[in-house]
Amino acid sequence: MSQLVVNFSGNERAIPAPVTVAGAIKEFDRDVLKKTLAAKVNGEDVDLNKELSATDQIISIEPITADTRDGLEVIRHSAAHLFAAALLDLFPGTKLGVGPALMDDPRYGFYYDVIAPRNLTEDDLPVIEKKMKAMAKQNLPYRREEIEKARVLDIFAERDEPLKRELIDEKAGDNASIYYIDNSEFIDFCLGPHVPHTGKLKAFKLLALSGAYWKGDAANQQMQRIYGTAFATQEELDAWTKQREEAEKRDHRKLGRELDLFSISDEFGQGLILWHPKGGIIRNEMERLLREELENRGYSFVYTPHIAKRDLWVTSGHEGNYADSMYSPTSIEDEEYRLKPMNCPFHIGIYKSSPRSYRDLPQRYSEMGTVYRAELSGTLHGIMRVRGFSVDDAHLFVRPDQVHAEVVDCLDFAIKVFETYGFDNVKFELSVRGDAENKGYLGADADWAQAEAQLASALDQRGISYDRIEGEAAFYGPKIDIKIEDAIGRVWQLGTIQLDFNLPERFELEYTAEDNLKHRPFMIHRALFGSIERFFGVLIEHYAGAFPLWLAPVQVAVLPITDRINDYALEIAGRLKGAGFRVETNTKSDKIGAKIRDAQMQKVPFMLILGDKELEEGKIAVRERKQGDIGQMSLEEFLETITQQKLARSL
RNA sequence: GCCACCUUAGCUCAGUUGAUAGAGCAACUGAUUUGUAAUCAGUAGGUCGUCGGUUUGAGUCCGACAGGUGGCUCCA
Repeated sequence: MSQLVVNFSGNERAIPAPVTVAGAIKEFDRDVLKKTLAAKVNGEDVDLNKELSATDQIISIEPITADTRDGLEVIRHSAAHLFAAALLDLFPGTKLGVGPALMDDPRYGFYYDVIAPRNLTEDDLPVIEKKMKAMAKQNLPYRREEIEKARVLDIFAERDEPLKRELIDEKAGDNASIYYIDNSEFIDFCLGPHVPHTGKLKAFKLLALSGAYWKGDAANQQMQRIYGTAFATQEELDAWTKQREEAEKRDHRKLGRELDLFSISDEFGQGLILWHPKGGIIRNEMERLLREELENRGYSFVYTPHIAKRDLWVTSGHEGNYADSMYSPTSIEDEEYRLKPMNCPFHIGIYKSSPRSYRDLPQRYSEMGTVYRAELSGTLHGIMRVRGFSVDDAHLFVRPDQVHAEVVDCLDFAIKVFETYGFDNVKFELSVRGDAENKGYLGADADWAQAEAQLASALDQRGISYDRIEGEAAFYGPKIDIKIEDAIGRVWQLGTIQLDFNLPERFELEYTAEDNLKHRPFMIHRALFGSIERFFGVLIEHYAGAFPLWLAPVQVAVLPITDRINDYALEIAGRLKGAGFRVETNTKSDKIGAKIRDAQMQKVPFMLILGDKELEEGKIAVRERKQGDIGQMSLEEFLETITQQKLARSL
């Protein structure tokens, strides 16, 4: 009898062959087999029902279990197939595109791009989901076959699946791996692995319907994409659903309205923000923090217009490369002007306004510069993606030998500011020029090498671990992107520190060096928030609207229990205002519970509850927004606490 | 811009098979003077997104457009 030797988690055993992977695992550990979905055999991902034939070599088998990331990926991928199978059953003639598992998108777990005989609507999703559940119950096996490419192409030609054929043609080798599910019309071109049968899929849900271009190219036809998610257990799916509801509660558009922070109205234009007084207070505090840091770090403050002559944008290259995102030109006295989509050319104008010596560098110009971009309507999203926004912009004009120190300072700046907001997890990505690729990179090789080395060494010096991404640099220079993780684990791309070999060249920037010759300065674009509107949106969601004291539009709510106390309340409020705090006094004739509820819903950090007792004793009763009642104290004591919190910008 | 869905009072939403608009909260007025998340009563508030069509009759059916939402492409 032939046999093979299997190494399973360090144990070796001879097993009669042929045997399936599942059969082999069973010889070692029946319990592990129960939660195993697929396996790695000699490092290769395979299905459990793959047959192993006799061999002299030792075969290593590692299980892929449901409780691992690899296992989840198998579940999600299999769920996408189950979806396709259900869809084919309900809508015969549906053409399939691609249907991958999504592992890094917190919103979804998989999708499938399809073209159904009629456009699917949201009402179809529950019907399809029901069919999926019915199929899951039947424990239908997923079967894999490797077939010669030409035959596979014939199969999909017969089934009239032109998109799949295109994929197979492009991706398959001599043989193509296909999957089918028993008792279903479904056949797919796919490497796997999958769960052994549909019964292993216990917790899945269809979520959303959208359009998606074939191969992600807007020039191609648009298909329908159905999003869903799947987990190993119902408990995990429930937890995910709960997390999703939590994110919805934090939606900046909802909170922006409830807390009266900003509004967007079609009357003024899509994607244009009206900052209300309370939003304005927060913005002002955000800018105050920035201003302090900019001053400390030797930046100067500049102000530039919102519009400039068209010729300027020709010189800068925006007319050539960016015109689609710019508002159309407007004319006065036969001269054309365009709204600015970026601030850089203006700062360059300031640099060029007089001759520069090497002693003058670095020049650091900062500006909260408002720019306008003609974004497609479908891309707009609340305050996060708009058509007019302000960039916390700065441009540094530096000598080559200064790049390193300037970048270190930029990194330091970013970390300090984001820490103040309570973002402890700041991620950095260094994007460099990929080798061998020709993306039309500008600038000399030596400059690139030097610039990339300086960015890397700046990151190293500041002790920052970062991801290095080859080939992601802009055509005009390498960059460091800054990303932060918010309170519920979502990652936001914000600022960037970007070297630019293009604009100094285009505008012929120079400075006179010690050798009395003209040299070209390096230019660094630097923004921490990217857009203050967007960052404000991130903050709203990060804090769930409960801004720390230093940012809160109303810092203290003074709540008298009866009308008798109103005068005392106004006196206390007056003293707080005198000390520089933002205070609202509620003298309505509501009960104290209602006043507290009001203040609580407005997420005011501190409430002062004032009744006869407080009036008599000349004290205040303090309620903190999260802790609740924290007892009586003197106004002086309270002032000391909040003054300290405010100055420290405590969270 | 493209695909799907949505649009009724400031906000959140009802409005059955077509018969001249309804609630809660908010606002305002009055009563109440209250001890840690909603006191009671009253008043006011809407060309049902816009335009057109079907119909004796449209918030309701059909069409176009606008805006919004979720995505795609793009992106701060």
